[in-house]
Amino acid sequence: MQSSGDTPGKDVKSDLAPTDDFETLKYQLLGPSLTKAGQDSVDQQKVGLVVSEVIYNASKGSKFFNHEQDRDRNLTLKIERILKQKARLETLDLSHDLRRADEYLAELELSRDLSQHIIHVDCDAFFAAVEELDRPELKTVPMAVGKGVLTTCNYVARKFGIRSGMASFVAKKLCPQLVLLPQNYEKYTEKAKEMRTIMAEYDPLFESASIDEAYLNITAYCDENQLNPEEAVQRMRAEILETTQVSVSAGIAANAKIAKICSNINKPNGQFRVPNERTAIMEFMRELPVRKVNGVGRVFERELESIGVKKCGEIFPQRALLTKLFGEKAFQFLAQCYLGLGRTKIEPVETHERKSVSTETTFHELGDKEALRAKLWWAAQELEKDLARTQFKGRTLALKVKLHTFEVLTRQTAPSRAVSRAQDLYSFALPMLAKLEKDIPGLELRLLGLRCSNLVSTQKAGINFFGAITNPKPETKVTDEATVNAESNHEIDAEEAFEAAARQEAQEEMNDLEQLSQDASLVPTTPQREESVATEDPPLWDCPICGRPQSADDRTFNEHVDFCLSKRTIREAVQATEETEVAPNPPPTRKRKVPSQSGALEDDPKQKRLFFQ
DNA sequence: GCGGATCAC
DNA sequence: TATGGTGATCCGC
Repeated sequence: MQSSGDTPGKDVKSDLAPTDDFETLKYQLLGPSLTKAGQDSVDQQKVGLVVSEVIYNASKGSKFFNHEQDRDRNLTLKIERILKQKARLETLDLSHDLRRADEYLAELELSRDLSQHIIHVDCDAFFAAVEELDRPELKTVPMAVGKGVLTTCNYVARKFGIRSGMASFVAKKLCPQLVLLPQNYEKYTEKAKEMRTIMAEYDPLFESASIDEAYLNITAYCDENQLNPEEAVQRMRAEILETTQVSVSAGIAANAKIAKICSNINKPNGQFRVPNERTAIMEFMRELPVRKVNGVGRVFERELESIGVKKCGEIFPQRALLTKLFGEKAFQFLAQCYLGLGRTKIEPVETHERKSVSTETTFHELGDKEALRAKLWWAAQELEKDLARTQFKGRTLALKVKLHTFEVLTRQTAPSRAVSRAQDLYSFALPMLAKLEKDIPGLELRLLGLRCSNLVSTQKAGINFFGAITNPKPETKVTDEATVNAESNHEIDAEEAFEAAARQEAQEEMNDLEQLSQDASLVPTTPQREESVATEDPPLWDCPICGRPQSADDRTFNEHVDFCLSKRTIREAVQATEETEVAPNPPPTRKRKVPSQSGALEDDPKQKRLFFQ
């Protein structure tokens, strides 16, 4: 964290940066928070060395540590390959690559837009700050929120080297008197809502980047109120502090990328601006460590450092090599970093399109097949809830596991139809788990999760974000009738079920076509149809564990499955599942339309963070 | 299209 | 004793 007395934008390289193999591992173990924010004052750097030692010793010998060590070794090997490649490239004629790079830079320069005032607002130690409102006595003692791993800590705790993302037992070693509070997400969401109300006054189309961060375009506000951007932001921050009692920091710049960097410079309760002038921006970037840029993590930082790029200004001399060393996207990203370019388009998060829904959970190491199935069933139920909440089904289902060694594996499958219900999720996921068990003898897991992607909306008609009324489908009525029918008739009529399934396939095909014709830039999620799952399922559901039909009532069904899991009928279930033929009907290959992305001026090429409420 | 890896919060 | 959950993107194959 930067104290307000430091020189903004002129952070020197942290003394924590690695120098040899042990150092790189220690650096890795520090976690993203300590390495990203940087230890800017001399005092903090000294603390950092001690912290590094404590974390190292606390972790040494654990499976987590060994895994980190493996990763660190692999990265070191990768860097060796990068350096070898660099040496080889430098013996060649690079004039072509150089010209290409310069052409791209020139092209980017033409796109530079200095007309907008973009700000990034970031709450100071948000969760901790909200907790302190309820318990003011906590303001003066080291305190953190989260168990197992800390999500936030207050500024008192940070003096001890405690950071978000840190294991709580490590934090306790650094500071035994640390007060740990459980998360209260509803409370934070409520407070965040208060803050958004105020931000909306400054930009009604502001963009929530996460629960405690937002981007605003205040160009219009400044014009209308005859204020310069700094005054406007002062006013907004004061207003937020006044009404919510939570302080925020802000960055002001010509684009989102720089604004984001700036919001960290005078944290907490401060703001910083880079003027909308090319030379000021270039100077600011020249001395800025690449690690400060959103999208450059610990790995990329080390890779860049190995070729002599620590600051954004050092990107330029290497421009001819970057594509071949790191790929086209990385080159484009770095080119934007060098020039200080970023996106100026700020839009409500509701206009973004969700691409996946997932759930995962960590537990004590587990090798027992039955217990793993219970976890899988639990995950399936959780995902069902989340899919219902977000109103999606998935055409692709992925299983994620973390071995006891911390190694992560994923396996995915494309079910014959979009899935959303727990027993479907379970049925399609179980073969993947069974195969892993077969391929990895003595499989022991510490995490298991499920993810749906290739989403299909099940959203009902309503009013979308722009106030346009979206049409319900006439077919809705038909499916409703079928639903009623199915519910009133407990006999399974195979023919009727078949027809219903056929109708649904046809409907989905229609929806696909409709969706392709929609303007995805205006309609965030195209309503498709009423839930018609009942038409494709008989009133009795087959228990995924024992295979016997059970009441389709959700609660009764789930109770049965839980009971069944406890009855050790797993072996038969695995066999049944392995023998069960996964319906071979290929899903439609058409994809949903994705909002066009220029790619040239994305805030961050690797990701677009969304916040869904 | 799949699986691994990286990144952010 | 002990190191999270959700979502996104990129790369190599």
